[in-house]
Amino acid sequence: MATIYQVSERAGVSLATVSRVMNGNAKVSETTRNKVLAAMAELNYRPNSIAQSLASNCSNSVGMLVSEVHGPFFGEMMSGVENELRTAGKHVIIAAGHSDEASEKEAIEFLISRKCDALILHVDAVTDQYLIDLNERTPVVIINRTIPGLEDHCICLNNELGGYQATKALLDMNHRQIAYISGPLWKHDARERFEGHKRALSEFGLPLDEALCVQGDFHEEGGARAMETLLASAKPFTAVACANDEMACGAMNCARDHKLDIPADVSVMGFDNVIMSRYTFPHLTTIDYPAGEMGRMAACWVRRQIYQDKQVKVRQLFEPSLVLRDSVRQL
Amino acid sequence: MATIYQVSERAGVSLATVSRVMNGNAKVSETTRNKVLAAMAELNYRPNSIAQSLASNCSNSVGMLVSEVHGPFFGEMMSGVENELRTAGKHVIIAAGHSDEASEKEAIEFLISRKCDALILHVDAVTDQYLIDLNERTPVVIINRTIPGLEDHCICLNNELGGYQATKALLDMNHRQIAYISGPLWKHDARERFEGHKRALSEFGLPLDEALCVQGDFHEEGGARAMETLLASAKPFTAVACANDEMACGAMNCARDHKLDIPADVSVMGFDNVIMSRYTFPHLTTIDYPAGEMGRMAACWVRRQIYQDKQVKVRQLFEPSLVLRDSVRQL
DNA sequence: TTGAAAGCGCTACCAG
DNA sequence: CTGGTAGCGCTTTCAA
Repeated sequence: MATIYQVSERAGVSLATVSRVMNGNAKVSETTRNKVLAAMAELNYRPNSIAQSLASNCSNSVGMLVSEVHGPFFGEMMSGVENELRTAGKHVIIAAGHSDEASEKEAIEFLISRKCDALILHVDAVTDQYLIDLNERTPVVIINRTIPGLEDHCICLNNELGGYQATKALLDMNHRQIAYISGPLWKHDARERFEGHKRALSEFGLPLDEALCVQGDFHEEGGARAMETLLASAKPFTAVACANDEMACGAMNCARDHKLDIPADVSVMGFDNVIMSRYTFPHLTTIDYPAGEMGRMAACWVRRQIYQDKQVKVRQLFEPSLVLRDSVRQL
Repeated sequence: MATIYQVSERAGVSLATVSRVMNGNAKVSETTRNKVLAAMAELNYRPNSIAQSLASNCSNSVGMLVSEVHGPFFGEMMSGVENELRTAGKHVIIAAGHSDEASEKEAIEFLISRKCDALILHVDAVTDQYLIDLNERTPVVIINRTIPGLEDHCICLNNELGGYQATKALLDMNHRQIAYISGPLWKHDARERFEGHKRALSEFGLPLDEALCVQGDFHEEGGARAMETLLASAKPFTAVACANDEMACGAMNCARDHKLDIPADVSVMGFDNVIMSRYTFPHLTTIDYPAGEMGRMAACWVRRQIYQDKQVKVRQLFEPSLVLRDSVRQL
């Protein structure tokens, strides 16, 4: 592997000059630059990015922490990040936090030890204060969470609005007895979506019926269990809004096990619009969460703020939107 | 940020000694080691991994190339890799190849420029020879493909067997008119699965009916289109085996659009057992592909061969297995 | 067991 | 516009 030194020798210039043509910032005469370029080509020279990082104190890598590496939701998000960052010549190091405070912190330390220039985080368990302190050590951009005092580092979806849209859609279709399967309420997004549900209800002058609200876990099994609870309670309902698509799938399966037809007997509303929601039967009516685009925006934020690429524009706030399919019917 | 130099000063030892206690290979007296450890703790010292990499010529990072970052299949695989490697203190850099030769090569060059110690590849488009040459530059481990001459670098599923198992299961349930929706036949795994299908057929003394075989694209839409073609051809069939779950979903949706009941009118068999297959209706009968475990094994291979961790055991060959659910019925 | 010192390959500052 | 050179923070001989 050729080094910058050999290139400089071959081109008959100094090592510094080679560095200049590589980085293209300082002025180099056309002739010199051509000599260098030729030497590089002849030697098939590739700069050593580790050495560059050490010397420049910039690793050109950004860390990304997601709850789980698998799962359609995070896949879209990582995909957006990877795409955007690689075109900028940066690389992304991924790690999983598993929605657990200790794991999340450990993963973050790991990423920091790798000298990431910035961290893109989708975290549930760590506190706001921790993130604020963390940002003093390494720049962070946070997806799906608003941190007071760090607002300009957050890429958010209006979860409350999404929750509202979901239930509003049900209400507009004349459902009045609407059950709700929430996510774990210690998670911000789960709480916000639930708030939206309540707002829609109250807008229609309906009280929140505690008996029709059950907490799930954002997973299929939890959705199924929640539906089981709902069905067992004997409280009638014509529709159930779920805080994410996975739980909606679980709920649909459970309902079917109880010989209920969807949407004839019960309408089901999801949230996230993960790819899977198009595969279910019936196709899931849900709220679109532009995860890929939000991941891309997090990457753009990094390009702009950290790598000083002022060309790229960043959008921080995203709006959810209703996706009508077949799992909800008009009453 | 404290450097090794400051630690050595504070501990009253040489810089080399600090390095020794960090790496724990050379002998250091108990007292000296404790002094150093104390100094490290007081200064909250973290080694600079970039400098370590430059000096040791080992980046402690491994590149991973998948076809798509999103998608349940690769998610499982990356998840397995990430888990295993992070516990070993290595980090994984991900990139997407999009099943396109130019993109795959570009992504590989990108990973190499990042000085990855090894590359874990799930590639479709590049040639065997390219991979053999590549391995001379950087050690590679290849998932889901057998490269002659590089067998010990391959982590494989017996795709042919899977294809056989799928069709065999259908035959065992007395299906005799079995359609087949293959993947793109330029892809190795698609071809192997198709071979398995043919073997099962011939084992039952059945000829391959070309009119019942259509090539898909491994995506939902392709599966739906293929089913459309099959239905239009007016050739009767009681079951369709699909080369992956996504196409099976597409096929099921298409069949349903044609007012066909699954499995009453037509049985559908998938392949991969991605998470989604549990969410479909009816639940998809499929062939399990242990993608997560195979990813983990690729990581183990790297730990063992590259990082010399002879503790970890590597398994290179995996067998698919039938997962019976509801989309196939006994005739 | 410990220390001194020579790099690893590159950037960036200072002169000229 | 170009060259010289001092690091970046660590690993790894070589001697002691």
